[in-house]
Formats: sequence, C-alpha cells, structure tokens
Amino acid sequence: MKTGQATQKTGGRNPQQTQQRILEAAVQEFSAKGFAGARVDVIARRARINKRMLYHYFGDKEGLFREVLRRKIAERAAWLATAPEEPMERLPAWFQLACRDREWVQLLQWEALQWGEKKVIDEERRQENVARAVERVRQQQAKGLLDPDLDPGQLLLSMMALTAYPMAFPQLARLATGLSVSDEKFQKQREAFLRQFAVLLSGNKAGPTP
Amino acid sequence: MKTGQATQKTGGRNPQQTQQRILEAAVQEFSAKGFAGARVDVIARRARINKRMLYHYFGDKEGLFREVLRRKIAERAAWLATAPEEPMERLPAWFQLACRDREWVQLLQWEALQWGEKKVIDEERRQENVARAVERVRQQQAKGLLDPDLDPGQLLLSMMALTAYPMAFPQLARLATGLSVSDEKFQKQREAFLRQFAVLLSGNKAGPTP
DNA sequence: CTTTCAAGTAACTTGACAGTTACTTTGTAT
DNA sequence: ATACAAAGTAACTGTCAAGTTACTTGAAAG
Repeated sequence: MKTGQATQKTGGRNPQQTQQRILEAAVQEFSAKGFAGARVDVIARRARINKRMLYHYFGDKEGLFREVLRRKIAERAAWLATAPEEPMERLPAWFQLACRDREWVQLLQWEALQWGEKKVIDEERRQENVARAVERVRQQQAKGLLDPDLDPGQLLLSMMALTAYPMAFPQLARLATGLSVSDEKFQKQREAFLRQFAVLLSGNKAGPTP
Repeated sequence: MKTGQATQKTGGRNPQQTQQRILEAAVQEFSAKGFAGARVDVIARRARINKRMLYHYFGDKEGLFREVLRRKIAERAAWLATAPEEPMERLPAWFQLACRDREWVQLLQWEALQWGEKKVIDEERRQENVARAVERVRQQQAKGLLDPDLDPGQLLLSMMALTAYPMAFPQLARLATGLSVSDEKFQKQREAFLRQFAVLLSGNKAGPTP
C-alpha cells in the first residue's frame, strides 16, 4: 500500500497540483473581474485544466470563490501577526502590504460590492482576527503609543482606511497626487506621509522623551 | 411654430421624462450591480420603458454608464463647493455625504475595479475639481488650520479615505466596530471620532487662540 | 387632411456562459 | 490480470442577456 506520496512525474496525474493551479488562476480572475465578471472558462484555460475538473473539486463558481477568499484571509492573518506593533512602522508596513498584494484589496472590494453589509464568507474566523487587532490597538493606547481618547475600533478602521484606500481607489489617488499608485515615487511619498501621520496619531501633546 | 415647451400631459409622450426615468433606473442598477452585473432589461423594466428606447438615447450599455457617472460627478462637484472649509466640520460633513449618497461611493468603487489606473470617464473635469480641492487644502495649511508639514495631495487623499472608507467597505467597518454602517449609532460614533481626529490633523502643537 | 419624423413596441437574433453528460484514461489494491 | 475508483476529456444543453429588426403610434407643421 503506497498511497502515492512521492508521485511527482510531471506528465502524469496530480490532483493536488491541479487544485493548486485552479486556485491560482481563480484568484487572478476573481480579483480582476469580480464574481459576476469572472469567466469559469477563462479560469479553466489559464489553469490548463478541463472545466469539468473545476466543478469536480469546488462544486460551482461560488464554491470556488469562497475557497479563494478563505485562503487569502488565512494568508493575510498570518502576515498581520508578524507585522510591527509601533504605529510609526505599522502604517507604512500595512501600506506596503496593500501595494504588494493588490489582489487582496480588490477581493475585499468585490466582496463589499457584492454582499454589502450582509454576513460575509468565513465570518467567524475574521471576527476573531479583527478582535485581536482591536485588542492590540488598546494595548498601544495604554502604552501611550496611540492617543487613548480615540475609540479603538474606529481607530483601527481608520488605519485600514489610510493604508488601503489608495490601492482601492487608484483613480482618485492619481487625481489627487498626479502619480500612478504603482509608481514607486507615489509609494515612497505615501510611506513618508504615513510615518508623519503616525506621529499625530500618538496624540503628541507631550514631547517624545519626558 | 410651437416646439412643445409646456408638453406636460402625463399620459402622452415625453422624451425628457423618458430619459430621466432611464437615468434614474440606471444609477440604481449600476451602483448596485456594477457594469458587468447590471442588466439592461432590468433598467428598462424599472424605468417602465421599452429597452429599445434606452439604445435610442444612449447608444449602448457603456454609453448609458458613462452618462450616469458624468451626472453624478457634476452633482457631487456642486455639493462639495458648498461644504464647510474648517477641517473639524469638513470631515464629518464629507462622511455624512458618503452616508447619504452611497450610490456615489459604490459607483466610484465599480469604476476603480473596472478601469483601475487607466484614464477615467470625464477625466478633465474631475482633474479640475480635485485641483481646486488640493488648493483649498493648501490655503487651510497656510492659515494654520491644517498641519503645513504634510503633503497637500496626500492629505486630501487621506481625508477622502477617512470619510469614505467605511461606506466602501461596510463589512470591514462592521467587523471592526460591531455595528452596521447604516446603523445611526455607527454614524454618530464615526462623526464624533472624525471631529476628534480633525484636531490632530491641525498639528495642534500650539493652543487654539494665540 | 395628410405628410413626416421622432417616440415607442414586441418579437427576434446571436453569442456567451454556467453547468452537465457520456465517455476514456490511469493508478492502485486485491 | 483485473476490477474499481478517481482523474480527466470533448461535446453538448438550456438559459440568459445585449443588441437589432420591422413595425405601429402620435404630434405638429404645412
């Protein structure tokens, strides 16, 4: 009984690789076109598999979308856990993440438009992740690294806004700054801006070293 | 020669009213479903006109979308011109606008996803509007109402982010605060938060009255 | 009255797309 | 070897949606 652990013949069958390829093609297509605009045939062609296999593994188009979102969420949660704590580093780091993984921003955006305020895919896990993030904001406030007068939930939301908005609305960023968001110059500029901004967020009524 | 100026018979023909009805139905459908997801037949049914008329007046689906966006932009530009100048009033006012006109936020969001960083519908007029807004930020900075060390373009972008983000990503706002964005409690809370925030934005190193 | 053209309608065409059917191939266990 | 199930394929189906065709109705100018 040798349940094919080292089955790596490039020519032969390989269910896991097939699923992986489908998911990679799907995340591209869904983040670019959204759920309604995405074409199952395009995903199948890009994954170089027969469309039937997609239905075999994921049931239907929506099932595939759910799985794509589920995995992205897990990936992001892992990343955020390793992100820096100090606001002055955190804001630029979050922004850089949004720059590097625009698929993520776009998937959230499609989700917002498609499902609005209704219960969301993978709700429970996400609630936990966000609750942890709010808790960390509270700790920063207690330590005096963030203004303690501000509501922590609203503050977290604002930090997301400041870091993700330019990638979510690239046309507005371009109108406001004259630069394309994928232009390195824009990215440097925004990073510098966010570092300055972080100082304001700490509620710097006192000097830095008392 | 009496070119029908007062043709207001409710039962008869009325091209202007027909166009108006199409546009009203279209803005609803497009903001709810986006360009790809919107259905021409639904727009026609909601406008209580024959689909053919839609093609008659607007050419095709995209032509209709462009016109919808064009009008919304004009409407918003007019509103913004009347909005308060002081940051402490301005942020809550912008936020309230986003609450009242979610169609607007959603249309921009669909636009971002569909056309990304490419040249945008009605580009020139919008560039002018935004340039004026940036100029106003500069004036506020000169007057000491906004921190003069911050880049005005980035600052404007951030003000848009802080006020529009919750409506653009209602699912994230709900995860972060536990409240629905259409809940009045959420709206009051965010308004209060933004008022506090505006104080930070003024770079309050000195007291209010020198 | 009648001509004329814009306003308006219903039924149709064409293409695309999600999902299915009926079939073949391949690896593995008995 | 051979039975069996999972992996894989090509061609098909039903539906839906954008855009068109060929026609009718209404108002107003002469």
